[in-house]
Amino acid sequence: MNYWLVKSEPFKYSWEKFNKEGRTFWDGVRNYQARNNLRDMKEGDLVLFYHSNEGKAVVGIAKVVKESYQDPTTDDKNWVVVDLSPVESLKRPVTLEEIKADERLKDISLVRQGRLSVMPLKANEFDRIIELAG
DNA sequence: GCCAACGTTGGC
DNA sequence: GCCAACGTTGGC
Repeated sequence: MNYWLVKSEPFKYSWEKFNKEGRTFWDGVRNYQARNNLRDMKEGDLVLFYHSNEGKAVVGIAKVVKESYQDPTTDDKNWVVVDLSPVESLKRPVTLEEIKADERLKDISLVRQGRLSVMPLKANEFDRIIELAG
């Protein structure tokens, strides 16, 4: 079991919309590092859902329901998607500010490599974010 | 709206 | 294969 974090701008695809739809394929990744992370996702892995730009907080937990396959929105073989379904909302969003301020989280990719949109998390980092949500 | 970070592209 | 120019992302 691995843990991940994905970013989405609420303006484009919000946690609320994701919950209404119940399932989505995670498209739009056009960065090799992010793509490699998508490829490494396995069914059942847990994924934190982060709202970038607006909100700037981790808002919920999703899980991988289908491993990576060709991105249906392009013929370019370089790009893949995974299918995700929502698991639950966090009791309280955990903001970027809190994550940066946390001794155990200040080194995660979300902070260190701001532009990466799909990143791995260690189990203890995942747990810590859930813990911060109360 | 600005700018820093950083990935990608293309000329040499 | 290097590196400058350019584009994109995302925090502020």
